[in-house]
Amino acid sequence: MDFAQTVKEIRAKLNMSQEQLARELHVSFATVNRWENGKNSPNMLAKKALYDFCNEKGLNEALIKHLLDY
Amino acid sequence: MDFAQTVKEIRAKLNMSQEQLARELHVSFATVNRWENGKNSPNMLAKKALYDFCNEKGLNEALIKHLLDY
DNA sequence: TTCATATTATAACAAATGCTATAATATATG
DNA sequence: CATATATTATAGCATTTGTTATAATATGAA
Repeated sequence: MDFAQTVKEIRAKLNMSQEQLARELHVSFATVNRWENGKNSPNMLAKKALYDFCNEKGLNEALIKHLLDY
Repeated sequence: MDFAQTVKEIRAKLNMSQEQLARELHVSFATVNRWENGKNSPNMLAKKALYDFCNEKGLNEALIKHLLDY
């Protein structure tokens, strides 16, 4: 699964809006939106933040396993 | 104290090189170097990452109190 | 001191981010 | 259905970041 789909999945599982996820990750809404629409890929810090966030939320290990690779 | 000085202080207290700090924060060496030389200010995620990092390391509350404001 | 090594400073460029505004789409409520 | 509200998509622009390379400075060992 590509990064855009991964973010959509995470957000769907947690039933959050792009804006909510952005706030929790300490990034802007535009950033999350561009991730999901394949415009941008996360930088190093964003990868780590999303990875940690998913762990905190107890998400599927399968879903987050490759998060640090994008 | 401005952000550049704050980063230098943090690094001095922990006796780390710019490269070591960069690795721990999941940012590049260039990013930390530019912070300390006043070329850039941290983005939202970087502020949060540095703040969390300082807490983990048990640094002075006084030193990190304003980290999220830059 | 001399020399090798490590650390720091700086630059250029592409890519990602933050901000703002606007349009398109979805959702809910009357 | 109609319409207000929320969510998502997109764009432009300034700033920050990542990468790479190079120079300057500091540190330590012979």
